[in-house]
Amino acid sequence: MTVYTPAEAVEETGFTLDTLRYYEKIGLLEPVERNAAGQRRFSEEDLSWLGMIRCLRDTGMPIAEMLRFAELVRAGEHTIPDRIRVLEEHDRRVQAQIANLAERQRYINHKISYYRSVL
Amino acid sequence: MTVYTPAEAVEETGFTLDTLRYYEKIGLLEPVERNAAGQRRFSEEDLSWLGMIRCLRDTGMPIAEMLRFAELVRAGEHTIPDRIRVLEEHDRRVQAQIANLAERQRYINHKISYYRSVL
DNA sequence: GCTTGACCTGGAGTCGGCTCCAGGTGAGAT
DNA sequence: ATCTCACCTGGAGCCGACTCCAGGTCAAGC
Repeated sequence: MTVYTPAEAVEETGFTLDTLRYYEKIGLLEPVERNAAGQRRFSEEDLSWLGMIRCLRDTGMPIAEMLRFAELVRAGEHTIPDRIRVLEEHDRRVQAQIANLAERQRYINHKISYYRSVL
Repeated sequence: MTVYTPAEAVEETGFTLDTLRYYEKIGLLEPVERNAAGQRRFSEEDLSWLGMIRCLRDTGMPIAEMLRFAELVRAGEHTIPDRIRVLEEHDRRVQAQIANLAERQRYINHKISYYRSVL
């Protein structure tokens, strides 16, 4: 059972140490194991959960909703249907974001073309 | 030369009136024309610029950078090559955002499949 | 002619999401 | 042994982008 020092967790997840502590403080991350000196030792499981968090965060899910998802995960297997619902709903929003960005991108490209045409 | 009342501008742009005033205050919008009573009367040009702002904002450009772009526009025709550079650079970031979202979406879909498989 | 309601201003407050700080502890390299 | 450096805590501060408020003005319909 490998464990990771805070520096390693930072390296692996791409979050800053302050952010990891913040996530633990607000309960987005379960209380992380400590060594004798009280320093954090992250487990594989912590890192894999942080991978999920990164994905949700980077697709624009607000912390409040990630917290609700975290509670579902903690509540046990019987919440899996609910988790699926949350993720499906989020997936739809991500799809909408992509479509929206693509649409806006067309506008930007038209503008670029226009600018080129008046040079 | 049509003009638009604040309420109409809100309707057309989708920004709140407070946001429009805020944008004017910080100089993202040129000082808007006023009627005798000091109320704003937005021009077609204002609305079309606000369309650009909405596009840039919704694709994640920070206000500070939009301000820089606004200054280029104000500075006159000779800044068109610079404006093209700004938009091209932004276009690349939008492209990267889309790619990133699509990648994350795959992760979400894998997770959904996984959850379905354990039901 | 009175009320209603859209509008005005300057400035303070909010919100989400971190980010930084002071002051302190323990562990490992020299 | 000593020094350095990663780490700890609670709490304050910051940043971007609005959002709200108090107190006031005008125009227009009844």
